[in-house]
Order: sequence, then structure tokens, then C-alpha cells
Amino acid sequence: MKFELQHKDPRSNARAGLITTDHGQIETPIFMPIGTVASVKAVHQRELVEDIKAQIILGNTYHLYLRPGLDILEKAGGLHKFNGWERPILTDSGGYQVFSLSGTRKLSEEGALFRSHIDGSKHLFTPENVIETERIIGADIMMVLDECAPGDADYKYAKKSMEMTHRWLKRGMDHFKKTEPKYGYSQTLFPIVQGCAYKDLRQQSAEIIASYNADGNAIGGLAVGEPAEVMYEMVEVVNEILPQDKPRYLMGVGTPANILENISQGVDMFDCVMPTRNGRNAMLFTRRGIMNMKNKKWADDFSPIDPDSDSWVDTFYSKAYLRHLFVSKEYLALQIASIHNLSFYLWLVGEARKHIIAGDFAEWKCQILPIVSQRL
RNA sequence: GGGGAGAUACCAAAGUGGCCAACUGGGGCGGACUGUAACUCCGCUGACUUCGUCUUCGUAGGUUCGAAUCCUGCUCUCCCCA
Repeated sequence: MKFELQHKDPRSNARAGLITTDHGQIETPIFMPIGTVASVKAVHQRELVEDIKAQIILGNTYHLYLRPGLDILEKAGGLHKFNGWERPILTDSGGYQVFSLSGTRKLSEEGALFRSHIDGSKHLFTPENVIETERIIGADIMMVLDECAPGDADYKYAKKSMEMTHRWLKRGMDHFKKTEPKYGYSQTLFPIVQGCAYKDLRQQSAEIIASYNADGNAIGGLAVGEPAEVMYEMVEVVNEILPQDKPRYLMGVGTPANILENISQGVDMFDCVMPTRNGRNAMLFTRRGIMNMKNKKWADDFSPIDPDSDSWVDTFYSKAYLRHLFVSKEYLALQIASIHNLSFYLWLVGEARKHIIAGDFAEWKCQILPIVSQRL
């Protein structure tokens, strides 16, 4: 994997760049739709390419390991072959499940012992076997196993957690070097900065992560309950340390406002369930603001979902029709909302990139941020 | 014509003397969701001047300290037999 830094915004830390992988290029800043179990929920591959214009999608190690399982993935020839996605794929390591499935897992120095949410069976994830799994999945960008600590963790816990994540990082990196890609194209591994909401821990972690000189670096453990201002502050501190010439991936973020603010701080890559999950729950992010499509006020609004959009669902379907589909619990509602929200997110980062290149990102951000954040 | 069952909030349906402004679903309205255990979850849903008051359980009366619940008349609905 290669990263070329193409433009820097004069009035912020925003950057435009180009990532090159064996499955093609990614223009940054970029938003990466999440396809946890080998599918971006409610969206066809064709829509992902043609309507949403996704350049890279995510898969999840924990979920794919449980289903369909490594034997099937290996027989398929990796995830790209299995789901037909020919562009780059990034896999999360299961680190987030350490956080989200905290009720059914046990952490130790060795790794994370999970109880499957599907059948209750026990599975141990270690920094090493997660690498093996991601090799079998065949992600272009793999993530190391980390502990994503909760947003309100106290200093003592945050420090202990971070230090273990660093030890896991060393083991993961070592194991990565000892193993080879399985399908003939190259794979890379991103380390993850932790440290909760503590500046000094974030700095320490960023220094350690930077020392590995990986192809790209991730910032984890944010947007897990702390205020947005704290997240921005942590990202700022970390990005002062992470290398300029490598892409920075802020994991799991976020709202349109979060994304704009963090682009401004020098983040290049984002992923979040929000456009798809909230979309399935009738929340639409548009160029004019945020709409809850279940609200009665849309019942007789026959104007297009998002008239300024060039994604066909946005001008083809009306707000009133989409509301009707949601109220009637029609599957089509989930599809339209997911396609719409993802194309909006891709549009948002694409516009950000254009304005960074044009040199007026800061002005554009000031102007658009209140609009896309407002509730309609 | 004879016999039987029943009428409860927007709908369905519990409740058969005080703990009932009334269980529970559905519907309606609103909210949440940030590296996806999520087409999920959480509120509210008689009225009002809302830590309280008022009016409700087909309808008109009655019994009782107290009735959606017991009694009587009436209206309507459904089922069975002719």
C-alpha cells in the first residue's frame, strides 16, 4: 500500500491524498461503508459502486470468523471473491467487539475470550490469530487487535488498557511480518492509537504507534461516549505526532459534523455505522439537514428526498413516499435510506476533498457544517 | 318464533365490588442510535390550569360507604334451533 499526500489546506490541517492498493486507489479524505458480515446492509454491490461510489468497504474479523467461518472464506478465495467486491477492503480486528460485547467477553494478557453472540460458544482472539484470520479474509488493510476502552474509563484503567494494547500491537506486528498474503495481492496492517480521553496517554500511544512506521495509522477508542469536543482534542494531540506522510484513520466516526471537524484536524479515513444503521431507523442525512422520515410532517411532502443530490434514489423518490415505506415497514425503505445516506457521506467527503484541493476548505466547512447538522 | 352469548379507550382484548384512568398487543406520536449481537431499543398515547383535579367501560335507572364489575328496563351485535 502506498499513500501520496496531494494537497494541504492552508488554514487547517485538512489534507487530500491518494491511497494505492492492489485492488485500486482511494481518494482521501474518504468514508468507508461498513459491511460487517460481508455485506453492506440493505445495499447491493452494484449500488455501492454506481450510486454510492464507495471506494473501499469494511468487513469485521469477529463476525466473519463466526459466520461464514474461515473454512468457507478460504475456499471462496477470500472475501473479495466471496462477496464480489473488487475494490479495497479493510477489516476491523474484533477490537471493537471487545468493547461492544463487553458482557460476553473476558480480557487477559493472552487475548480476548469471547462468547459468540450467535450460539454462546467460546472463542479466544489473540493478536496473532487475528492476523491469521485477516490473512484468510484477505483484507487489503488489516487492523491489529486492540482494546477499545469505554469513553468514561478512569485514568488507571485507561493506562493499563493502553499498555496492554501496545503489547498486543507488538505481537500483532511481529506476527504480521512472519506471515504472507494468501491470494497473491499485498496486505498491510494498521496499528491503533488508544489512551481514552487523556492527552498524555494519547501522546504516549501516538509516539509508540508512529515508531512502527506502518503504511497507515488508526486512532481508536473515540466516539465511545465522550463529548465531541474531547474527541476533537484527542485527535488534535495525536495528529501532531502521527507521521504526515501516512494516512490517518479515525475509527468509528461519525456524524457529518464529526467528519468535517476531523478532516480539518488532518484525518484521512473514516467509517461508521451511522449512515446505514440510523438510515434503517429512518434518520436521513441530507445536504439541507437531518430528517426523521417517520415524522408526520413528511406525510404529504412530495418533494424529492434530497433534490440537490445526484444519487438517483434522491430525486426519484419523494419524502412522502419514503415516509410511507417506513411507516409500512417496507424493506424498500431500508434500501433507499441506506443508499441515500451512504451516497451523502461519500458526497460529503468528496466535496471536502474538492475544497481542500481548491484551497477553500475552511470557508466551505464553516458554511456547510451548520446546514448538514440541523434538524429539519 | 324459541334458546344462548356479548357490548370496555383509535382497533383488538384483559378486568367480574375498592389496589382501575383501566393489564396486554396493535395502531398513532416522539426520541435514541458513532471501528453493527441493531428492519433495533426507549418514552408518551381520556381531558385539563398535570406531584392535583375532572369525565369514562352500549344506554337509562337502581343497590352499595364505594360499581367497568351486582340488579332492572331499553338499544344494538353475534351464534344455534325452527
